[in-house]
Amino acid sequence: MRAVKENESGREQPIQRRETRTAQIYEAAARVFCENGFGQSSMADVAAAVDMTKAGVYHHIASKDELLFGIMSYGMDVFEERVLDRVEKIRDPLERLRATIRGHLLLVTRDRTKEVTVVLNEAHALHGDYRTRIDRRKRRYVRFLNETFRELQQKGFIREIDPRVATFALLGMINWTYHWYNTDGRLRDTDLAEAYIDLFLSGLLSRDQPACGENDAL
Amino acid sequence: MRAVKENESGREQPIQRRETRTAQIYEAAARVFCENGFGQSSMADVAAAVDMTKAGVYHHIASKDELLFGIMSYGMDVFEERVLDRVEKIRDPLERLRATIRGHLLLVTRDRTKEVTVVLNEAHALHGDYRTRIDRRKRRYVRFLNETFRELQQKGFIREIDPRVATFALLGMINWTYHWYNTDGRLRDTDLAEAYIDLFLSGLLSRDQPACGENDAL
DNA sequence: TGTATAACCTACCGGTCGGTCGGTAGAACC
DNA sequence: GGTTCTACCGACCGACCGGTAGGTTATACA
Repeated sequence: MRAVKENESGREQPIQRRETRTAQIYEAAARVFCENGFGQSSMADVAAAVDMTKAGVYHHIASKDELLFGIMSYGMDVFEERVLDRVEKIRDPLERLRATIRGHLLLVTRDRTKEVTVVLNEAHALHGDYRTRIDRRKRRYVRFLNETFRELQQKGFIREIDPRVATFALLGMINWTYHWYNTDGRLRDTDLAEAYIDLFLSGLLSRDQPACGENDAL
Repeated sequence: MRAVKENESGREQPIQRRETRTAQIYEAAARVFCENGFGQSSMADVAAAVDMTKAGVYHHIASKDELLFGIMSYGMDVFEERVLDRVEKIRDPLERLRATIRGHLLLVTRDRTKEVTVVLNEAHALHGDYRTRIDRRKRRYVRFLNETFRELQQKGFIREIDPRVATFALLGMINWTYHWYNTDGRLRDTDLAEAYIDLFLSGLLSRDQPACGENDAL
């Protein structure tokens, strides 16, 4: 389905793309779907974005649905490889949470990952088996967050809060950023990441005791 | 465009709908667009949902775009009348913020407001003047939040945080709920509202001092 | 030089899209 | 009983949709 570099292990497909024409199509389609929405984009639009005809595009892909699924799969590949697989290994649950927020947010803000936005925005455009497969991978992340919050609670680091509430509040904060964050603006995404970590962990209110230790982030 | 009850004041159109056929069409269309996405829904789908023919529907509306705009306008009407107009009058900025979170969240979770979801989900499906007009109303809310955070900061209630960051973090938390919240689940939306207020204001971490005053919410 | 193959293209398919036309049934008014 | 108006329908339109058939070109290898 995509540029595969003959990897010896039985693992999933690697991230490496570009170079090949198929990769360019996926990338352009992600851009088009991201800007106009899947339903509002035609295959002719996609073809024009890679400077080909529709028939030329169909030489490389099977269907519009498969194209969308491919884009989302790639988005999930990137997320898992760059974020989830790495932070899962972190022992300290508080540091694990911080690294997760940082990694996830930077993935959403940085360019070249329109695929991640498509995953978030076009979930209901997928159907049947495709839908199930993407949903399963999303749920792995939700489970990971839930368990991290449970562990933090057991160790007394955080207050008694329904882990699901914390999970979805966090996902909302981070995933929503693609609606408003402007890469060219004054606010740097690395600063935003630290601000979100601080806000989510310590809340908005002033501390009664002013000195808190690590307020250098803001 | 919709059931207008001859209101004496020069204000915008009132919320009152239902009864009229046009209202039924808007309501059914909101349901259809919400479930399948605007681009993936045809006018025949909308007509079927209200048990009419396409031509019958077009007797009441001008175009598919106008229908979408009408739905979004209604969503904004409801939001402003039920939330924004009310909380704006609250003097105490902290209580104002709490009431805003509560009101906004309950609007998203409660049923019969598919229109609000469409406003959130299909923003990029609108174009030109329609887009501008909806965006302007959204921006009023963003400005209101920004200014509330600035006031809270001036009065020393909250820490030094970029108001924009706080605004969009909050909007993300709340607006994202339609992706996951299940009305029939165990988690009551009123409890969720209080949990979000608590989480956003006080953060996730345990307090150094256990007694905090108002932990009865959770 | 011959042949196989990947990478396209032009031209077209059946179907569906948003939207319209001319007409009709029924109630309202006179 | 004629006129007018609203609410609707069946039939249809041109444009565009996702997708394909079949031919052409460039490259790779023999």
